[in-house]
Amino acid sequence: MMYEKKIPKDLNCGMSITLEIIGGKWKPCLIDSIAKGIRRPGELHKNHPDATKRVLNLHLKELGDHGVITKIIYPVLPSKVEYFLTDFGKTLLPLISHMEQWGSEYMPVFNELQKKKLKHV
Amino acid sequence: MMYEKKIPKDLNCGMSITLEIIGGKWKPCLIDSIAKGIRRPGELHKNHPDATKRVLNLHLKELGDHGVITKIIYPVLPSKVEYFLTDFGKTLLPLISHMEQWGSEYMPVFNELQKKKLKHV
DNA sequence: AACTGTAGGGATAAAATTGTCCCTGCATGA
DNA sequence: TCATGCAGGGACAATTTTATCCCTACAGTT
Repeated sequence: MMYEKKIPKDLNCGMSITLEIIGGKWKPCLIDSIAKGIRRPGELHKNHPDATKRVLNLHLKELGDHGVITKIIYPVLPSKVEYFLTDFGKTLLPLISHMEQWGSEYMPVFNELQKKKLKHV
Repeated sequence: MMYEKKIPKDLNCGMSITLEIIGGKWKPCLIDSIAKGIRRPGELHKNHPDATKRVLNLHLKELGDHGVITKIIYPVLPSKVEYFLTDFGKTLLPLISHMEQWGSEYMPVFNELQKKKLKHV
């Protein structure tokens, strides 16, 4: 992150590693988009207009630090940048699609449940 | 959560639903433990001593609200409580084990990478 | 000269999450 | 009576994450 963490993370179980890497709000979306060939920062932002460029940059930085993506800066002006999944990053794709799929499948159940809760409040 | 959220969540993609349900720091551990038959609050706390009872309760509450677990309060004294996975909750198990597995597999890669980063800092 | 597109980031604020400390209530056993 | 085990939660603080606002730099175009 931007500053030094004060609470050490216990990265001794697999789950904590996984969530450390893809737990951010936009990270799975970014990985997915990059996998689909959307590589440039501007394009990524257009694809996720609810996220600010600021946050996307932070997340892209972390994905880079974690070895999930590579950043290529072309020495041209105006500047051009592209992100690519590393081989390591590609191993995440089945997992991400599993998570996406589970969520989609149970979205109706979940939303129905939330409606019921609201009635009781 | 404890108070009303101010930023509405866009739960329109599967991933956001999934992370909403299992994204909390201790939720996957709790689900895993409960699946393994560790059902009582005290036991769960002993299994995850780094989490406070307070936080575990909060997460258990949310898992209940999301329909992942059921809470059974036995009318005895001293009080006895047990949590069970719902059928819905059980559908999470393959996903959780997938996440756990991915993380375990790449833990060495990840930790190696973090060490390298530290040298450069 | 002013404006556009492209990429990036500082400063700060808001929101969300997690942690700390301490209290309740009840029954049992010492 | 006092301490212990069990379940739970209020009040508050610290930490982490995300959002808002505004700035830089550069080249080409109008």
